[in-house]
Amino acid sequence: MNTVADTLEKPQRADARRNHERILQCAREVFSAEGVDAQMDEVAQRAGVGVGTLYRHFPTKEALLLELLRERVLVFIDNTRNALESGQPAGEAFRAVLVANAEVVAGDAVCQQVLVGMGEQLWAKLGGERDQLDTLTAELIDRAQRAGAVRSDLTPSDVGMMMCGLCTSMTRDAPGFDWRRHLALLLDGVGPQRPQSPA
Amino acid sequence: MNTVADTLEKPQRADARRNHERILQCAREVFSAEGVDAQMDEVAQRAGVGVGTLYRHFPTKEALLLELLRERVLVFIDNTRNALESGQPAGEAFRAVLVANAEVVAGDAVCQQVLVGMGEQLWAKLGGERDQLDTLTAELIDRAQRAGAVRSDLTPSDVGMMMCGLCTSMTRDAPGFDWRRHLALLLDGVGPQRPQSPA
DNA sequence: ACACTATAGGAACCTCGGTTCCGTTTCCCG
DNA sequence: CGGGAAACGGAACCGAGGTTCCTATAGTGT
Repeated sequence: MNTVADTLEKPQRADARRNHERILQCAREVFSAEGVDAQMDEVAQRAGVGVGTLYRHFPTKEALLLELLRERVLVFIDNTRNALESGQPAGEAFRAVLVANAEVVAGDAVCQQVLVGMGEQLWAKLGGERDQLDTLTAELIDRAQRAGAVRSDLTPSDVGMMMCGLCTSMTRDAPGFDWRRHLALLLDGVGPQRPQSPA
Repeated sequence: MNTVADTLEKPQRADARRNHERILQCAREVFSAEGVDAQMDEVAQRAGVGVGTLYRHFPTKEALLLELLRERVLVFIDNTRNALESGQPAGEAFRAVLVANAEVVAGDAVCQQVLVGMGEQLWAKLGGERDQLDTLTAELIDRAQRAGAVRSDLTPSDVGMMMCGLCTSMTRDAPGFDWRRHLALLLDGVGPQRPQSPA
């Protein structure tokens, strides 16, 4: 599942490629900091480029955001794959991935907003990357469970929910809202011990 | 800390009061279902009223939303207070409140969006209700801790974070995202057992 | 019943931000 | 070096949605 760009990559003029890169990078800076509501004009300005040029490279704001989001998901995939191949104990691998991915999201307002529910249409348009991530996560959980490091009823959806929930501690800055603490609580919650729930 | 309306309540004409009620109710229906992005025109239409009238009763969209939010927070406060006075075991009271409040949020898109981070300015404008809720929650936690029903390092902020995080399972409808399951995981996580965290 | 004012109604206004359009500039190739 | 296509710049366009404003209407007190 490649990008259209990947497929029929007939690299246009030299300055075009240069601008494409530059735009992507500046867009990342702007949107990561200000979220999806940042304006196209600002991206263009930061990239030292006219809006027209911006739109020549990305037909729509959504397309630009989607591209940025896709790159992040690729990082998630990488993190997960690396952990799986690292040979470290399954429980540690599991925790390491959650922490690493959280760290990525913490620096990217777009990710946060998408995971939190607004901009869900972006997530929907991701395609294969999404499934790939799911598969790898399933493997990660499975190993951790076999090692007795996480509760046996944990599913990939559970992990997804928790990670998405974790993002709220990043988007909100109420006093005492610290996502590392939040993550710590979550990790404790998925541990192997069976709960004592009375009812 | 009363509303301006509460304070200098000089009930105007009869139809005015009627419309005020009607608008509030219809606004609740519209915004609860569609979130903060629902349009003022739609609220007016649903209430069988012109936009002008709508704006006569609420000077601004934000004011209207704030009013709706405040009412919800009052419900949270009520739930908590009732649980504290119910005489049931502290651990159960604690869980009951989280479930009850979650149930309320689950039916209100505005709450969800506010708690999740967008619309945080609304939360900030709440005033005394916020502090009141915090105080009650602290008491709730304290009792549960003394009863040995929840981990001893749990703070009101922690509960806040978790509840906010829980909202993402309501705003997102990815397959497998079920807020009741999410809440169950969280409740297990705050239990009294000390975790086995290796690192 | 009447006048007087509070209230309703809804077209029009204004701002904001994504997108388009087209004249100008820059690169590339012969 | 010159011609032509590719790329650029940014003013102008446009729809969306909150808010205003002014005329019509309908309670209310005498």
